[in-house]
Amino acid sequence: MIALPRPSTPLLSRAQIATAALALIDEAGTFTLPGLAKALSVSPSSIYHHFPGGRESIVEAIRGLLAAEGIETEPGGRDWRRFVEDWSRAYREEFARHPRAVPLLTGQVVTDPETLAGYEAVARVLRDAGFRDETLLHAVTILDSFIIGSALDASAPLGVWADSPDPGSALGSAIRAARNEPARSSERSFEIGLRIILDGLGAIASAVRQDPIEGRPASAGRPPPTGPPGPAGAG
Amino acid sequence: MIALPRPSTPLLSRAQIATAALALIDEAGTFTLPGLAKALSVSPSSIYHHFPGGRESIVEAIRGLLAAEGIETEPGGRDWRRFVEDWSRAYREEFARHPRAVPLLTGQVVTDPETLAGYEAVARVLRDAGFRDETLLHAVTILDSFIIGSALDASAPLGVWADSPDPGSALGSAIRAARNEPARSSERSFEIGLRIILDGLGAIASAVRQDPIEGRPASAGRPPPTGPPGPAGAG
DNA sequence: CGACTAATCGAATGTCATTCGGTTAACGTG
DNA sequence: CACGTTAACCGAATGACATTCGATTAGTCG
Repeated sequence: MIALPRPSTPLLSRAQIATAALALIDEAGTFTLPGLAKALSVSPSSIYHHFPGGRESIVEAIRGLLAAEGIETEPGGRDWRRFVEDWSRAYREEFARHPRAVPLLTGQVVTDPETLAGYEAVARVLRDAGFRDETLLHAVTILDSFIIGSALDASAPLGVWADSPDPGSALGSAIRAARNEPARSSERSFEIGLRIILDGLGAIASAVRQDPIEGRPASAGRPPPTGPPGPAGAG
Repeated sequence: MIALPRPSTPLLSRAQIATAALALIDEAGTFTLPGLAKALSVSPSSIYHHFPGGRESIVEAIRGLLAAEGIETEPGGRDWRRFVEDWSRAYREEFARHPRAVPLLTGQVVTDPETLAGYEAVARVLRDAGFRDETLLHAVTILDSFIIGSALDASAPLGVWADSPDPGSALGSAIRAARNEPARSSERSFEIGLRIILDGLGAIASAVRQDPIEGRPASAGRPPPTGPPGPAGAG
């Protein structure tokens, strides 16, 4: 009967809600509004006052939390490669710290400003390194794809398959060999892949600087017979 | 109306259901059991007879459909690089053909046998090329991460951000430059990234062949006790 | 012909995201 | 300081969804 609306001091804030949501996901693995409300000792409808955008906007707030936690947006004195390397590692690291949040975060479009600022910072640094237009977009996309994909891998590694009954399986035995520490293995895969990609981008950057008109990927073999993509972009 | 259970000829089959589900996702962008049942002119509960595993197992069946559509598992005469390249391209291509299915597919663990057979084929080919144990797992993981990440990018490109009001944005202008054909741009990013990764793996493969003891990925390595020093025949 | 299984249905259950109207406290304005 | 406005909460209601269950009837096998 006795309603107690509008308490003297607010029970909720956006930050509290987002933090509780992330904790809930980390611990319980699920994210439901009723569950979150319960964790906050509050009614589900109250949450909508702070997040009119509903569930999706809470997920974006979580993304913001992760971005604030560790993603850098200032190059400092670092050269492009070093900055991109650090950003990539930190970005993936945030995901790896909260594996159960990853499917949630990869399932919706990024609108969080802090996260976007990270992308923008990378783009600026790459532009200063000579990347332009399409090539710049490709570089960012390749990095983004690899980071997100690695995050997904860390959240649900291929290793789930390790219990495969087939003993002669090439992949199965490789997985078994690294079964002890799947997180370590995922991280190591990421590091190796990141180095490969940065090396590759470095080669493109050199080519770009030599030939500022286009900057083609420095590799010879152009036409793959099967199903290659269209002709190279701008000329 | 009178009930009409157990029709002379079955109204449903697993294949029909999976196909209808994929079509529904492609067209409507959503996947609900009631919606699927409606599309099949059937009751939601009927679907459970064919998919006792429920919704998740239907998604796995969709994955199987995509795998059957285009993912190869036979090396034929191709060398490792060519086979891995073809497989990667086909895999990503299947995702790109069904962008709205991507979040569904990346949101749950892969159990579809056909898809797993593809991974196994890649692992076998890489093993024949000299990759072993951890290094083999890293190679597969890097490829998988990049492919899945690229698929996600194609399904929800960075370009969503193109409407950013900030005209000085480095990323924004890069995106605007490729705005006409986001799918093309995603594909091209993938092709460039794939080449970079294959080049990088190729370098590792060479190192592995020179030093069959470990085959260090051009970084500070440590000796893995597992696995006999295979002579690494392929070439 | 009879038991068993296959394939469908309708109805019910429990969960979820979201909305709405109500209630009261803080806050600003005269 | 009275009073209208807004802020912050609540309970209840709505509508969608995944899943389960029992009932119904048609094939199948002995």
